Amino acid sequence: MAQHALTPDDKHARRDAILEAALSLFVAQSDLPSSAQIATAAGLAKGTVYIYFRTKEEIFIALLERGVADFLTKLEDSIVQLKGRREQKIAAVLSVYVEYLEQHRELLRLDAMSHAVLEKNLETSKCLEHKLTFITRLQKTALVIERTFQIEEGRGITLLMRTFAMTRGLWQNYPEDDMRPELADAATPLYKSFAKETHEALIEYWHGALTLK
Amino acid sequence: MAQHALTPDDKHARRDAILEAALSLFVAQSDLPSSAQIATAAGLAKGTVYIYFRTKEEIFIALLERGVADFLTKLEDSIVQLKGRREQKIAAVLSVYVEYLEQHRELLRLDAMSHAVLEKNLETSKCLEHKLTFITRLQKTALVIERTFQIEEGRGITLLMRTFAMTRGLWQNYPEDDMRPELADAATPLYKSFAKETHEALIEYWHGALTLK
Amino acid sequence: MAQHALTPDDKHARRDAILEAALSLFVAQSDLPSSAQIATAAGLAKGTVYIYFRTKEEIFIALLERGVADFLTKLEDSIVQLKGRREQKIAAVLSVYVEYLEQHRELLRLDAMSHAVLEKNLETSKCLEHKLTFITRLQKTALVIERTFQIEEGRGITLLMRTFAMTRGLWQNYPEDDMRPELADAATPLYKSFAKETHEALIEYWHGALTLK
Amino acid sequence: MAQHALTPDDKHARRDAILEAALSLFVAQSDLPSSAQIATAAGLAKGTVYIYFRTKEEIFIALLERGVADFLTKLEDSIVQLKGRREQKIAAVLSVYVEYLEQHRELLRLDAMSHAVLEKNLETSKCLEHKLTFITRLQKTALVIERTFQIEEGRGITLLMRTFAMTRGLWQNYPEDDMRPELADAATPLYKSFAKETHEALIEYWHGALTLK
DNA sequence: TATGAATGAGTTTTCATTCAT
DNA sequence: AATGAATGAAAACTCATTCAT
Repeated sequence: MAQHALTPDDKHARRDAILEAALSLFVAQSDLPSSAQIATAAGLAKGTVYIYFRTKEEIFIALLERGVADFLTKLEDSIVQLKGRREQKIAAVLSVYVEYLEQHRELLRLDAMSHAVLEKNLETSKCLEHKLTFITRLQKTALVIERTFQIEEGRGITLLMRTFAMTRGLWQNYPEDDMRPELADAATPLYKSFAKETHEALIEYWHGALTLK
Repeated sequence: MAQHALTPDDKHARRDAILEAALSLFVAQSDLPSSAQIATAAGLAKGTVYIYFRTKEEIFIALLERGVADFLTKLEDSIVQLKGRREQKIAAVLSVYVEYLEQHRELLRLDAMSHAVLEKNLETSKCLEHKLTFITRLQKTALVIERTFQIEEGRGITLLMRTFAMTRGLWQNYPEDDMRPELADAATPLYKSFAKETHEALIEYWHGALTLK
Repeated sequence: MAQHALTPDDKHARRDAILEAALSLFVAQSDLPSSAQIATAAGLAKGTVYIYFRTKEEIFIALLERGVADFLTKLEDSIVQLKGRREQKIAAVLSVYVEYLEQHRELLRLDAMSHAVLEKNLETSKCLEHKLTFITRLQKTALVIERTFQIEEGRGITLLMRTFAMTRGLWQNYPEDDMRPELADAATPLYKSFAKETHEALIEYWHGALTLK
Repeated sequence: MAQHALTPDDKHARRDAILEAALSLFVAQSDLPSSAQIATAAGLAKGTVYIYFRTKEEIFIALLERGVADFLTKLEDSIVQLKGRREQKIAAVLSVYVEYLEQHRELLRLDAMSHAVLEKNLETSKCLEHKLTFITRLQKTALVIERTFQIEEGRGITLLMRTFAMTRGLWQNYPEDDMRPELADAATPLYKSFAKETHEALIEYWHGALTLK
């Protein structure tokens, strides 16, 4: 029997252990791990997982939020260090953006899952909360962007949301790269690789968005 | 017992009846109808459905292909009638584009499903076939676009694919408009409506794509 | 469309074609062929098969009866040619018996099927008829045996039935020789091969049956 | 909700309860009970059954093993108490043997099922394990027999296996006594009853097997 | 007779979640 | 808090047989 987690810190650590277990399983396999798998991987009993998360979906939503937060933080960090002219800065930030996603394919998979599967089984309130959390976090990054690229107030969040939309939409042409290579190949003649395609598309989009008055 | 469909025409009609049944159920409910539901709605026995489609997934893939074909045809029809300057023509075609999707929300839901659920249960070969069919059909529209907007050869398909990507990506912020209105509202403060948001985003994207040399 | 079988001879030939098709499929695969398979293999439509046989089971019962008749005929033929002392004649007839079965493994598989599966789905009257047919045919062979081995009247049929019983019972230790070799191997240490084991066991049994007054 | 079985003893009891439920259903009806039936009869939910057995087939294999073990134990017990001359002892042990089976017809039905149905749906490894368990258990009885009847070492197991084979083979002429009396009657003129027929046949066989050097 | 479209019965197993301990 | 036993909903597909043509 795992030790009782009595202090808040202990509890937090246990929650994290569950998240880590879920993440590594998710990365390793093509479908959502079962709650039993997660429990085992976290060294806990099934029931214990449900003390820390109300549903399996919440685990993955939490994972997604953690992932997004990390992503945006890294993005902000890189943005504030940008040098050069606007075009160069844009190309640079989009490179960082795409590279991060390339390194963290699970993030886009999680995002896709979150729309397709998770939200279906998630109570509406939790769903709203998640969306709100997301938007709120995004605002911060939007601010950084607005400042860096001298975009008018309120446009940053739109730009970001649409950037994500494009990314997500393109991703769905490549979702199974790892899992079913044959399918990935089917797309190749047209769109090279996810990273390259996305970078190009976003360059176009940002160009348009920042040019159009 | 339903009448035997002996001639090829009869068979085609029966196949269509199944598709219609599946579609109307899909429109009416938030998840994929069961094969039993489809059969009943089509006035057939369960087994009969499997004479016309090998798996349930194939039904929905067929529905998606039919929907996309219709969409692209309408789009082409409207494009060839465009008048005016390039900017005006772009705005006009995107209006048609967005309006069609607004009227056929099931199309985007089907598309989302096709990535999330259908492909998972579809044999790889059928999946490839579907992707190929899609690309091939798209090429035709791409050609029309290239001609109308005087875009260099080969760029039309890319433009279209990215346009779809953006649309799909934005859609996933609104997927349940009909089903869970509360969730739709959560987004409202930021992005008005799917139609408006998509139109704007695509105007930006096309502007960028066609401006950037 | 296959030619209409109008004359009794034609009909008989068609019936035979179905049996042949069923047999060769049965030999080639580990489970009972489906009626669709049989129809196709016989070059007929599904419905046509049901003109000649009321159920799929009847096909295999007919096959079994045909097989048994052939088997017993061959056996009788060999018996009447036996020479030598009783022990030698017994050993010889049992050799023929076992060798035939070794060459026609489908016969024992059919027999096993007939008990396990066929009779379950066969109407009682057909079942009785089959049993009666079997017994009747057996009587004839029994007579030959009684004469050849100078066994008292009425004992031949019992001897035969018990001989079959032993064979059938031993067979069930080897039913999948062809299909699942691993399982066959499991038995090897104890009972060599079906043929050898059966021959030995039957020598013992006949010895006992003919010795005991 | 059924009480949680926490201790190993409780768990064992629950497993047994499932076996008992399965057995009484099997005795009462002509085909294998569904897993739902078993669960209900055991006062459990469907899912619970699958905690104790991985597949439905395993339940019946377990039942068969339990039945065989009990059978052989009883048989050994009676053997060691035999008195008298060899012939008398043989007749006596075969009487016990046949009577037991007469009282436990489900055992032969289970055996028949195990060949016909269970093994088909059982993974090969489980199948092998079952065969091994059976042989191993049999060896013990074989030893007792070898000692009692002064049979040379190694012959006991063969004798037993052939005895079973004969029994099984004869049984298949009577499998449905309880279920379809008409069919049982068909055989009557020839072989009296299963018990009588089997006893006689085995007397003959044992006589032969023990006489023949 | 021949066809082949139409029928519909039939069932195991998984797994998220709960709850007794 | 931790455990893990108990729960029970949920659904695609096959295939023997029938019947309209």
